[in-house]
Amino acid sequence: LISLSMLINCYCHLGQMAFAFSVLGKIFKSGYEPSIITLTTLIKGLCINGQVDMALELHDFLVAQGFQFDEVTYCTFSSELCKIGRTSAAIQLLLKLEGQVVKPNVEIYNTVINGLCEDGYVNEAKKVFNRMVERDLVPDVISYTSLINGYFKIKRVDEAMVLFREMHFRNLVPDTITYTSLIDGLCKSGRTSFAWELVGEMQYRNQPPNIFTYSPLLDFLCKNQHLDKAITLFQKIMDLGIQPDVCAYTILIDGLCKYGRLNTARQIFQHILNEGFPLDVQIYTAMINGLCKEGFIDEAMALCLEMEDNGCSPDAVTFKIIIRALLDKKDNVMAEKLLNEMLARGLVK
RNA sequence: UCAGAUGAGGGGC
Repeated sequence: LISLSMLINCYCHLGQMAFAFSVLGKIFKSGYEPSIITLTTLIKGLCINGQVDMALELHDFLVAQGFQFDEVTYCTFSSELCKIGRTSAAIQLLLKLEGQVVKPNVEIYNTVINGLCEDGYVNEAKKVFNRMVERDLVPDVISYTSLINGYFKIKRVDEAMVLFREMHFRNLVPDTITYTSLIDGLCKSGRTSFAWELVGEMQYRNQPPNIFTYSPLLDFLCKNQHLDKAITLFQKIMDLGIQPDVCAYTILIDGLCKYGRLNTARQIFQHILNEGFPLDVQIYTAMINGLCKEGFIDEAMALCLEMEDNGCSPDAVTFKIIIRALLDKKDNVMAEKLLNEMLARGLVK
């Protein structure tokens, strides 16, 4: 049963829900009863494949059959509902659980706190946090990190810092993700020397900085046109044995493109392309934007076709950049062609 | 030892 659950999990992550359900069928045929873990795996599979409502129906059906789900199941539902913007449904679920046998745990509260923060309702998130504390649950590092991140996103630096200090009083040890959230927030509010101090503190506290930690610092340098410093930092990251990922490359290429170093950007882009480095729509779009800005629209359109061949479809942002460039060049015919292509792909709202 | 759950960075306007 354990192996079959793992199999189901694999199918779910490959988007092969039909296969996943056929494994469930085999479990039933063999006379076994699937465990809650198996069923939760399937529920999550439905959710990540865009079928949250079907997952909810499956849940209700199984409950009617006498199955009892646990915290992990409800945490999955709550998290997935938040991810698709249905935070209020997650809140309703939370309230419902508060009056039931399976009481919400810290993880479930965390999903709602994080969901509210992502929607910008940080004060509401803080209320949920307080409500959790009133119910004798102890907030963990993730509860704090979500709130800290939320306060930074709405530019409430002071509130974020208060929470960071509060962690210490609760004997919570900020981890790499907590520090990274702080560093990102500080960089985006221009307080980079403080951010760098925290990088030092991380090393001192054995919370090693990773590529997520350095990316906001790199982004700050790029967006403020300190391109040489950015390149130096990028080299330093690699010297530390940290492999830059596609986000880090995007930050660098975008910065180089925007501030007059298109050729350097081109070279780096070509280099990672040759190496077979996995690229995504955002890095292609950054490069396309750079090309358009300097008037290389044909090259940009060629790259747009190339990304498609590499299994990476241009999205609405990619199309808008090229269309705008074409319109600036008064090539209305080609612009209209691309606009129709966007419509055909359902990229126009 | 790991069958299922929650937190961090990048592209246009």
